[in-house]
Amino acid sequence: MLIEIDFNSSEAIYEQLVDRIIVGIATEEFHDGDALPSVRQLADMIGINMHTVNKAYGVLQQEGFVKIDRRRGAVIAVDIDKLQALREAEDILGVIFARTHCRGVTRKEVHELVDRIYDQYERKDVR
Amino acid sequence: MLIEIDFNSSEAIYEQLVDRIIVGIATEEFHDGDALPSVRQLADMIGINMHTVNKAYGVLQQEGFVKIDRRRGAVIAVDIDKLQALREAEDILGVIFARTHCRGVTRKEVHELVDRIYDQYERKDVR
DNA sequence: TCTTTGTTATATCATCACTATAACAGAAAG
DNA sequence: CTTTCTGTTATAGTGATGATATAACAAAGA
Repeated sequence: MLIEIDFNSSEAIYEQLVDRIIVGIATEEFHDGDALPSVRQLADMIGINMHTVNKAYGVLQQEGFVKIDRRRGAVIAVDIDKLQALREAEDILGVIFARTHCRGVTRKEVHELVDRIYDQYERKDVR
Repeated sequence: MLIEIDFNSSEAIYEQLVDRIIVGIATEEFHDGDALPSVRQLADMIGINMHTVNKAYGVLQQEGFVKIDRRRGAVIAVDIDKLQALREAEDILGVIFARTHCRGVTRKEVHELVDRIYDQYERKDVR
């Protein structure tokens, strides 16, 4: 479990944690049923406050990526909600692709970028 | 010039302004050389403070979407920097697509989403 | 001269991110 | 039963940020 935090980033620590763990799930570094470190453990590992980790876990629970078990702590449990995910992504991508398009990035180049990223999450030979 | 602000959003007003104007450029609502309203005008139109608009214009200048002309105010002037744009997009998209992938959204569905968004920015029949 | 432009300088207020302690109940292990 | 670990809750302080309110200035244009 390798989680690196950029303390110079303007992105909040707890958000970096959330993102990092979600990417970890996507890359199959974490699997459904796996338990994350306890809030105190992870806080000590990274060198931050317990509540910052707790907030990240709370967000992950809220967003449907983990369930909190009083005995085992935060356990990976991904809610599949394709429609919701597509709707959320659409708004954000609209703004991101407006930027790329203005800067001269073509539709084709974006498709290639999508493939490059999705290759990290699903083996090509599987489909 | 229609700019709507969601005052209930957790996204900062100046960031909403920046995003809205960039999308406006992408959809060719604004063209290179067009002048945006003065900071005071736009602030009055929206009903917000002058400095909030000023900050948005400052960010747009920093990111290379407008140039500030003391006579004409903020003028659309897009810096083309494909490589920089691709690099910036890659980081953000990595996290976004991690989310969609976890939620069961397939690579194909993402490609379709990309096409739907890019259709708003470039006419299909042009290429 | 009068108006409008961007620019700069203060000051205030609310919210947020993060930290620091502290205490509690539930569960597991000795 | 006691100890230890878990998440949970509460409270408080600090620093940064977003937004507001005034105010004043120089440059440009009518």
